[in-house]
Amino acid sequence: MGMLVAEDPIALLRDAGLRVTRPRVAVITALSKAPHSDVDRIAADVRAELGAVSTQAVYDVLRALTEVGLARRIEPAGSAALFEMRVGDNHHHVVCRQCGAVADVDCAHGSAPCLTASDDHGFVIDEAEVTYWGICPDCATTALHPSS
Amino acid sequence: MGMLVAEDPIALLRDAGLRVTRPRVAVITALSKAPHSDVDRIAADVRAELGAVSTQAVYDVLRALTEVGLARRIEPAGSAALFEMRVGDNHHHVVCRQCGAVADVDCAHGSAPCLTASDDHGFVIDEAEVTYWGICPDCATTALHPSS
DNA sequence: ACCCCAATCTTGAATGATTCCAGAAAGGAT
DNA sequence: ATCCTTTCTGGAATCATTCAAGATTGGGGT
Repeated sequence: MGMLVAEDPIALLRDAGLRVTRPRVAVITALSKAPHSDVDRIAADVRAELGAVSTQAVYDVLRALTEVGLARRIEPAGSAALFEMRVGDNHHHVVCRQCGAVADVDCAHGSAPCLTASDDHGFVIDEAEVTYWGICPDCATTALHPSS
Repeated sequence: MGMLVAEDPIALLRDAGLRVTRPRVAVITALSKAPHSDVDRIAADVRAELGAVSTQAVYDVLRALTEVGLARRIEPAGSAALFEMRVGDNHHHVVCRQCGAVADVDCAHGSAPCLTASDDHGFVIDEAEVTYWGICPDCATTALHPSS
């Protein structure tokens, strides 16, 4: 059966018309293993794999991946930008108010959720981004069993 | 008839248990007149009204207002924090991809739109924030009639 | 296999929004 | 009018992100 972790990063890059470089492959691999990572986390994972890589390079790679649609950038209020490889299905996210953990949520309303704004004020709308806010299981448990 | 612009800022502050200060009154007034303003815009309006007021004071006031629920802070990806006085009705926003203009959108699904996540991953969800992305009427018009 | 050039990465500094801090000023309860 | 606490001022620090200039490198062409 197909692997669950990631499609071949090299093939993804080639198909997208991007040069295949070690930093790019490593970023894709990191994002496949840990979706919703911020730049620091991705940079750390990439360096664990390759050794020294500039933070700027990680920003550049993420921008390139995002521009060709291989990655998606999300920016929940209060956190730095997060990135994921799951793309093109307009799914949404739940964010933990306490620890910032993020999980994917398929929209309950099919592929174009809530796209029907009651009054669009003349805007031509092309996307409805939904962010659910709440408390993740871990933080809920911790709240019940305080350590101190 | 009730005034459309704003409830009495002084009464709002008193009812919320906040001290009544000139910067706070001015911020509330500014937000009533121009919702979805960022800190710079609010600070400018406040200074037009009062003269010198520190930027820090504006940040402090906005934090205080937000904490007691008099104001709401939104953070569309790509822009600085925006503030509005309309609060407690879980309405949403349309954001122009080009100029950043923001307009309010009542949710089509009643008071708790999309709150039913298909799979909540064990999160206890308390809010569904919806951001519609598109092009505002002004930018659409400009695109049709380029000036150069 | 080798060249070459544009695309990419490195290093270092700049920017912008926001927060932190310590002291001065000013609400408002008594 | 007084006093204490909250709020405002001024200045610096922080964090994420971007800008810029030069060194490196992927990969198509020969």
